[in-house]
Amino acid sequence: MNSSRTVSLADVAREAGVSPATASRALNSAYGVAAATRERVAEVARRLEYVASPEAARLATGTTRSVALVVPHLDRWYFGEMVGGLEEVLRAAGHDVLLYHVGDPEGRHAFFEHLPARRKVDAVVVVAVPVTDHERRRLELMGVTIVAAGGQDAMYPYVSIDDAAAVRQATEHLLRLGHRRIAMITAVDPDRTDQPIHRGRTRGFYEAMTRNDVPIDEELVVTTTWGGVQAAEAMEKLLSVRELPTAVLAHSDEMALGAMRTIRRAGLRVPEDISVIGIDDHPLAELVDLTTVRQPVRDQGLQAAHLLLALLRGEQPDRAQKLPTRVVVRSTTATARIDRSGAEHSAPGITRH
Amino acid sequence: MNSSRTVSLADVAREAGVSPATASRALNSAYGVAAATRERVAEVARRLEYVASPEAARLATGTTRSVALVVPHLDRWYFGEMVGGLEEVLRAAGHDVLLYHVGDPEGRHAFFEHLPARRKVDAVVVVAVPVTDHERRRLELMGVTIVAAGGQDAMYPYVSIDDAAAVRQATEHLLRLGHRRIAMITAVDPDRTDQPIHRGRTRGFYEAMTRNDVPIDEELVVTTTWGGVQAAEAMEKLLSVRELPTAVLAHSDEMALGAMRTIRRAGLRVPEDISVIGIDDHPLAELVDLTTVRQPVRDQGLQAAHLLLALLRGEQPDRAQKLPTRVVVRSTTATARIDRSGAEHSAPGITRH
DNA sequence: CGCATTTTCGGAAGCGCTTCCGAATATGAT
DNA sequence: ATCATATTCGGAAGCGCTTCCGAAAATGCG
Repeated sequence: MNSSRTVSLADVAREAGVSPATASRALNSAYGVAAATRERVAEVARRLEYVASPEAARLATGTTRSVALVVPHLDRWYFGEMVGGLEEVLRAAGHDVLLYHVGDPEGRHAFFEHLPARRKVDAVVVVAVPVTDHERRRLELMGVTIVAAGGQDAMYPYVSIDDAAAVRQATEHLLRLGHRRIAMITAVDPDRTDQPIHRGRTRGFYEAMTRNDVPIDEELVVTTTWGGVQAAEAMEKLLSVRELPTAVLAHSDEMALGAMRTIRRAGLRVPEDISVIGIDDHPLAELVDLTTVRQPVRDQGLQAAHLLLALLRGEQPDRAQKLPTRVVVRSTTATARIDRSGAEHSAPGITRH
Repeated sequence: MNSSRTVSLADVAREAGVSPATASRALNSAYGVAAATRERVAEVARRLEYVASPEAARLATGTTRSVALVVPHLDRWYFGEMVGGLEEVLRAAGHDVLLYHVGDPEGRHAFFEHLPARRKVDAVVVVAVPVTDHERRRLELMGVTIVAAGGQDAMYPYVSIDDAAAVRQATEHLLRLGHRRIAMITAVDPDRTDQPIHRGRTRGFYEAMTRNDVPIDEELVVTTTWGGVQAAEAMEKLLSVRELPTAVLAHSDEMALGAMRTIRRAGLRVPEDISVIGIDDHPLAELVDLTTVRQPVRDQGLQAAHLLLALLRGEQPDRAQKLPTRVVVRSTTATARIDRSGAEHSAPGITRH
């Protein structure tokens, strides 16, 4: 099966009656070779099923035509979707996609210290991972183009959503439904619990509330790491508050589901007793009829890849792109039951999805 | 920042006062170089932050130290989890991981015809994608080691679960609960609707049913493509049957959720009116209290990677590995309400999760 | 039709590493 | 101390491609 040696450029050249130099030009660069010759070489190459040796080409040109994707948590929908988008356009542009998983702190440390991608890629895209200053410095050692997809690193050219706006939309949806005691389950990155990773999201909540003159009960703002079960636990804390919230806003759909489980197990109903809204529009959100604010994840991947390609071409594209989000109303949110302080607006113009 | 040229082996050699040949040996092969020299070279390399040029090494050795992962649907949990497992051990073994997404039919066709990974990898692992004979032949053109992770291709060395057993477990769980009118929502690959992709799963159902002398109503076995909404539609068909099923078994958790939505929207309750069981133990299954049969996805990835490494080392490992599954009882299954024909066993020994 | 350009193409160097082979040196046995 | 053997190391040839440079051929112009 795998009998004959793989054919080399030299083979093609010989067969086509030209020099390797010409063969190379014929196959790659458009100019400097007569149309007839080019066609002949191409024909021979096709017939011989010639496939260029990428290493040789890379060695000679010094360019790898491949990019590294640095991702934590392949297992979460958000990341898979993002990677899918990136892969699509990167591959279409003829680049190879190397995957680097930096899940836990050790893996993360290993990646930034050893830089396994060094010398192997022309660019790296960090997918929603907040890099520390030190990590950033290490990354720069690679001397390649860097872009960020998702997350909120203004450090590099990036494309993401407007986190503050997303949460504002969610909050305003609840406010419109007459809710005033709104709780929020804030997510932080487990590796970087020091700072609220989605400052933007937290800010959006405060903005929407104050803008609508609704007081914020700090007791109703709880913080935990990403993940459904963590959110479920956080929700328990919220249920132990003197006066229950009438709605809760979670930083992700998974977290919203976790919260819902706790609520139901406590004998309360969603949305009759407590409304729940998530963020993401995870594919399963539709199946469980979860109200959420949709963010275009795949699009972020696509755009980030385009941004990267532009950078690689030496262009000067917009270094920051924010994609729009919008709330998708399903059935986990409803008008507030206990209107404690005269809800001005009672859910007008809200269309069901 | 990126001022000085990257250091080459020659630089290290010069600095250490040895020839490039010796430097290379010192850094790679264990033997043929005095311990003192090796240490000196290593020291210099470290000091100069030397990183070998992979292309040069590859060109010279003819080995790439990287493997291709061929996956459809990055966006589904199953695949992300699997890839995560694969990546972990492959990377730990010093291999690079190239990602090839072959989602839709075109992408798929493009991949197998152009074989973009050709000459770029030492091995490829196909992740739960059923390859046709033609595709298999194309793949072999690459002349590399191939293993399958997940799915049911006995074509290559593989690791997966015993699909028949998994469904048998699910079916038996329902039977133990006294169900007799059990429906199944079968999944097929959208690209290959011709043949039931999970023959094993379908078989497991028939086996369990006949083994327990429970008649199968063919009307209760519906087929659709993977996905929650598809399953939701399939469920509608099941609800239009003269005599409703008392339980439904879906080929994935996503599908189970889709079915549940349809059931609920029809005004029926889960599990009081209809029990639902899925397969996978998707992380969200826990959050929605879905009964399911858990399959160790990540482990399949890990094992598949180990299998591949063994093969690459020239060993002769078991060409087929089946990982165990087990049902995880939560709250979407309950004892059958309408015991139409004297259910012998009424759920003994079932412990709640 | 002759000369200046332009186009097409081959020679050759080089990308950075590995590895075969043989020379030089060290080690051990007698 | 001497010779055989083992060990350590350098020279050099490639791996398969790209690209600079110059020669040869084709084309355009007056």
